[in-house]
Amino acid sequence: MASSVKDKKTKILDAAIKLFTRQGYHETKLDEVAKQAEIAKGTLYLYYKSKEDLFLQCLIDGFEKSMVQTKTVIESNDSTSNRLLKLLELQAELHRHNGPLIQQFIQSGITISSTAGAPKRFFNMMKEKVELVAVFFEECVKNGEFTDRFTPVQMALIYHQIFDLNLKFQMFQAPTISPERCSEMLFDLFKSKEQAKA
Amino acid sequence: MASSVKDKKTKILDAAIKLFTRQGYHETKLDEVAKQAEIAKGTLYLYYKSKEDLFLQCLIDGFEKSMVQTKTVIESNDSTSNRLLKLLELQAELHRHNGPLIQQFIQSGITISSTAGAPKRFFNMMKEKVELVAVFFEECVKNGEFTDRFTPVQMALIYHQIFDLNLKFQMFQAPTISPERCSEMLFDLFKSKEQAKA
Amino acid sequence: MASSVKDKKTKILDAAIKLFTRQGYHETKLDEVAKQAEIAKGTLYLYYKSKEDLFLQCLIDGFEKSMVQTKTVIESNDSTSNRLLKLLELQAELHRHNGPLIQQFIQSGITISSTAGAPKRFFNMMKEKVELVAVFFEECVKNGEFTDRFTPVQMALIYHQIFDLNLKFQMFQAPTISPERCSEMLFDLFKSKEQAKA
Amino acid sequence: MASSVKDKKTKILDAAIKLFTRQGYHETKLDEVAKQAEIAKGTLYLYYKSKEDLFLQCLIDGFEKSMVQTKTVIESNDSTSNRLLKLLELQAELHRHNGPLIQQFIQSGITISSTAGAPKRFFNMMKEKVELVAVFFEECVKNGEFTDRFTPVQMALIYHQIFDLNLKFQMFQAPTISPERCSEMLFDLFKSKEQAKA
DNA sequence: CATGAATGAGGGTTCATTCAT
DNA sequence: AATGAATGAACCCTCATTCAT
Repeated sequence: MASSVKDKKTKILDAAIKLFTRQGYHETKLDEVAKQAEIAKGTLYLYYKSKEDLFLQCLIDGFEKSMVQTKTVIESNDSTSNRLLKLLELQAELHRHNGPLIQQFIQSGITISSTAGAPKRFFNMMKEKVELVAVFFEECVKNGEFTDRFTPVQMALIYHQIFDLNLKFQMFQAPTISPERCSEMLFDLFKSKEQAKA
Repeated sequence: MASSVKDKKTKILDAAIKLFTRQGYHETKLDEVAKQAEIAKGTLYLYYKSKEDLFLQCLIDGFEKSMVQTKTVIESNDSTSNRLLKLLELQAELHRHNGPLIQQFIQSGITISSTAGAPKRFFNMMKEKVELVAVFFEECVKNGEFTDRFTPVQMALIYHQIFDLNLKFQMFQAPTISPERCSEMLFDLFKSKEQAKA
Repeated sequence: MASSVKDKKTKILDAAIKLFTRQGYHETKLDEVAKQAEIAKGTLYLYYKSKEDLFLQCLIDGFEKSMVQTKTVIESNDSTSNRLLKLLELQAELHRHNGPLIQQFIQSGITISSTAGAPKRFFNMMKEKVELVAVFFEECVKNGEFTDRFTPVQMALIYHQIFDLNLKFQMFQAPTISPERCSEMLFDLFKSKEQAKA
Repeated sequence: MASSVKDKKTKILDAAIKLFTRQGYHETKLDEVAKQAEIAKGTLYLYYKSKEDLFLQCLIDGFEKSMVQTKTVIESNDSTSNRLLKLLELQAELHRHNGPLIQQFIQSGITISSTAGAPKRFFNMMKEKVELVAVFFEECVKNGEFTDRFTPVQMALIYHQIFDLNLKFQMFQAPTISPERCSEMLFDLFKSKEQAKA
């Protein structure tokens, strides 16, 4: 029973993610979502209380997965460079799945109905994620591996931004940059002067 | 008469840019644009044939200005580093004015009605701009100043991306990076091994 | 088994009467009725074939009770004035329970879907009741106790109307009129000239 | 210009009154109202901001007319009996036009969406009217013409109720009671003992 | 018999576009 | 050229009804 419900919620969520991602919030009609999920339109409302709610759940879903995985990597006992590499791989994977939706969001979060607390909520999620990653960079700065020319939050944002770059490379059919290469670039950018001398 | 027409077109365009930028495409109603431009709603249709057309003109407007200025800088007789700095200042200025609109667009380009040739057209504009800047980097690579680890197109995209980064810094209240500093960072990233040794 | 069925029908009917009375036909959702009756929504359809049917049964239920009791009083061997008093008490009691539902109906009879024969059927019930009471007044007129300035049907309607009046008194926080007092008033209004002289 | 707007508002209002009266609030579709008013559905929203608003305006319209006329009669220099007769004629006329709508309302006022202040507002209108008429009866009581066995508010409600009675007489094809006759009945019911003796 | 998840027709509302003035 | 009232297609959401379990 529970699994059947979960299946249907997931089915709807998957359909919604797919369409919101491809077409954005406003261009996606609930008719389409229902058709894609192979259910009736009314059924959507058994699981999500409005279009906006559905959209938010799509984002929350991606974020929660990403938060959990990111936390796991950061808290693992591994060298800075290995953890950075793994984080980048993770983020790359995430971008492959959710990247465009998150992009959708950067404004959707701002522009969707101002009645609900939705945009704020989403921004808070983003913030939470950025702060989580910032903690990692802060440690790296503290133990002298990374420079203090950037604040940890800046570093966390640069880390996230790298993948937007890859998205654009794709759009312009330029070669994308592998996680390994990204890792290298970030190291070059972030390494402390002591490290640089070594 | 001609100037009056131009005035009115400009007035509408300015109003539209302001609102599209603040609120996004879908949240901006033509009623609002007309009111902001201090004209009647019907008048919009004397100058722009649809909402989508108006939106596109907003983008084209920004791009054309940016193309002209960018071209001027690139073709000026100045050192690579000075031209890069000027380009960055230009782009920073552009972002201050049109940044959010362009961001609007990154998806709008994807999501606005696919009936019209709009998205394609906009993508082509972006491409044109990227290629213009890529030419600059290509020269820099050819004359040995910049590395060939990146393709010119990649460089052009990184150059553009830097400002998205600053936008995000603002959102997260991290300090933004000055054009001078950006210029430095790009130099560090792009400089050839020969340069690096020097 | 039969009693269990009756119990469930009654349970549903009671729930429905309660909600239709409080909220009216359209504002009452079958979800609520099911919840109030502590059964599943689908079960409603085992006992009543549609929402409209359920509503009608609510009315019929009240009417049947009222018809039986009214008939009993009218056919009892008692003085006119006592019977009138008892009728009024009965009607007062009925109004306390079903009044609002009946009011609901005055229009519902007109406004509920015209496809079914529902309104007509309800009107016929009302008519039956009115005619039953009219018979009582007719006798009173015939034996000279009541005036013939009103037709028996008019008298029956005035008799029914008195309670609507009390409902309105309540709404406006004016004191209500007791059955005894109503009885008096009706007597004053209906008594024949012969009676008046006496 | 103003008259054209007023004409259209009136046209819509008339159509709405007609349909709300015949079919009730929920059974009346805005499609129908638009068709009846010979305008497009969207046009409704230029003049009324929602269905509920339209419905309320229908009621307010009737009430305002009725308030003005009632006030005029009450404040005229005429005998009590003449003024009562005129009030009854007025009310009869009003009922012919708005009666059923007002009936619609007695519950609609209670059951329509509880979000808006609509029902309260309507009840207040009714109250205002009842109190206006109550003032008239209060004077009659004070100068000894009418009994004090009823409160002025009760009298006002009885006065209004008389017409509901006539509506029901019509439904049951009993003869209706003329204003003159109503006036007589009310006099009989309300006259003071002193008057009764005279 | 009983359930409640699923359905989908239907209606209120919005807003880009048109057109008579 | 300019207006803004009028239009009507399109969409989100509700809820009575059905049906597989």
